[in-house]
Amino acid sequence: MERIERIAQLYPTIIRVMGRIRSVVHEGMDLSYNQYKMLLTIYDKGSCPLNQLARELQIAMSSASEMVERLVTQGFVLRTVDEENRRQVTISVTGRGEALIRELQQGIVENYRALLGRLADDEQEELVRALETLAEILGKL
Amino acid sequence: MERIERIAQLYPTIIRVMGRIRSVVHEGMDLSYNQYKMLLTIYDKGSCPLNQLARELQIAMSSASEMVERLVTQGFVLRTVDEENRRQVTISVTGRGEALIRELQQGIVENYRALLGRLADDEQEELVRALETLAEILGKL
DNA sequence: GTCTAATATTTAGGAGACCGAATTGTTCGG
DNA sequence: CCGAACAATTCGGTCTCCTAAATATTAGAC
Repeated sequence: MERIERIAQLYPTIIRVMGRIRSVVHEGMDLSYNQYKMLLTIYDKGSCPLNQLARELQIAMSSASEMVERLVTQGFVLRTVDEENRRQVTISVTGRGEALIRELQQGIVENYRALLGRLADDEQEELVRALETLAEILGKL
Repeated sequence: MERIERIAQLYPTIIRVMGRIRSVVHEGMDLSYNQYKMLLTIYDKGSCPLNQLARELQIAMSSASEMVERLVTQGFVLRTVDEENRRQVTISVTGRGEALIRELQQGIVENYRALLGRLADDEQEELVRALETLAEILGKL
């Protein structure tokens, strides 16, 4: 089979498998994966206006606004009107949010450890290399 | 950084990038990716009772039923009551559905070609190898 | 043979993640 | 000061997914 066809064939399988693994890893956590990703993005930047957050996560502003709303409701994040430019809202992580991030980060790594522990040492090593290659090459697209 | 931590770090990035690429590839198609996947699954088995379809796609039967409903509405798929066991419904692809599959399969491969064409030859080769490694190793989990 | 338990599906109700369009509030340039 | 541009939100809609309840059908116990 031709290379491109082979990729087209492998691609959906891998997305499905990776998605399933991710949902196993995030199973029972207090935040959906998407909410966690958003929380982390805000945290990494210290604080962040909504429009930037939407751009970063590559979603529509209306979607970002909704998700922020869910995080606000749960008390993990705070909305503050920017006094320099009162049109703009700055989102920042609360203490509770930070605590959750620490907890989840740990839990997630542990779940990966439990899952990947089933693999032989050299398989783990191969996995890392494959993921790194993928990140590098796909990043160019 | 420890290996597992490195994987935990790479994993979400890759899922995100792969998801974005997939949505580019499926952009403007007449079927969402999930509906396409379902249609293909039915097609590959010739026809398929709903419960098997749900098991195959790893979704709840109610979800499968809904998705089938959408495909029926669009005329790509047919529901038939199994006369051997009238509780069971068999799903099969219509002529229109088959035509769509052919059209999409071609379009998808072409979109992958256009996208991956930006990569150098040896990068494409590396990509195939990485995807194959991934499929093999993650399949064990 | 009838009646209950199991099986297959659908329907109902609900949530999250997404979108585009319309709306509200704010600021800035003319 | 007023309209254009900008930032965010609200609104209405779709899709995917779930659990629980309702509906049919069948098989097995008695």
